[in-house]
Amino acid sequence: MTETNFQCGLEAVLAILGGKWKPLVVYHLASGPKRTGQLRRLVTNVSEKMLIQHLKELTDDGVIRRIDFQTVPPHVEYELTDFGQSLAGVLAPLCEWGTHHTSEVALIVQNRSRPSAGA
Amino acid sequence: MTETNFQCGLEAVLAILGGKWKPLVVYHLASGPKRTGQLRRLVTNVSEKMLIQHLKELTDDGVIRRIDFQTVPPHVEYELTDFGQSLAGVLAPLCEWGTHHTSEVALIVQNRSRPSAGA
DNA sequence: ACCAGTACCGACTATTTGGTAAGTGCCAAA
DNA sequence: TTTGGCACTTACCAAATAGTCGGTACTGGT
Repeated sequence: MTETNFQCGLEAVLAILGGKWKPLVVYHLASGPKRTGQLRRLVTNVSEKMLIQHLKELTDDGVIRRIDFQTVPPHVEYELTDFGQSLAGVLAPLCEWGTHHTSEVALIVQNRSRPSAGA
Repeated sequence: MTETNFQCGLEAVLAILGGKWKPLVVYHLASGPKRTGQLRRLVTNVSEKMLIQHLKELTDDGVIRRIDFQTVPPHVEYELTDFGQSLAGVLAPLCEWGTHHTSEVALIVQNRSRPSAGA
């Protein structure tokens, strides 16, 4: 049945950006096309495998576009599609909120005992 | 080292809402306090364990507040804190985007071969 | 010739996350 | 008295997610 019933738009967004680094990739691509190596350096801590995997998924999902320059030492760039750009636009408020509350969130994360992403 | 260095606000948001059902919980709580059982019915498909676990984490993180009525058949409600409300407010645009692009996203998700959340 | 860099693949492993199923203590309705 | 609901816990298990390491095919610098 491939249950594609989103209760609230949120789920649709998560269906697309549900990957540890995907929002970051979209964010960095919002400022223009980048090549793979550039993204790898921009999105710190991402492993090459995950970057490429997410890049492929985002490409499949029509969020970004892969541009292969067909040169012999490979040169590939990624850029947002229109769809991706609309998504990036909506991501901006989130980003702002995060920026405004960075220290608050940092404190929260530091003070938790849960063995989550703050390891 | 507890690396709490967010490159972009996005990461801060994800640090708080990084759980399969957390955005949904915040979303549902945006329309007023709810009791546990209510949330369980509202957030369809969530298991009791995950709901309560997320509820606890969100409480720890100061996003929601737990109100225990101290009655004998337990009665507990959850409501957003101010912090949680500001977060919910920023979630709204995301939600809207998702709503506007629901069918588009549904198509995308259905057409992918990846063994992700669309199972 | 040798090493580094480009973009990417694939096997293997580890960690995180989510889910099932059972149980607790107490009360109310059947 | 049995059943069911409330909020919640625990133990165990499965799946998704992420990470490491090594390899490809080719070029450019030294």
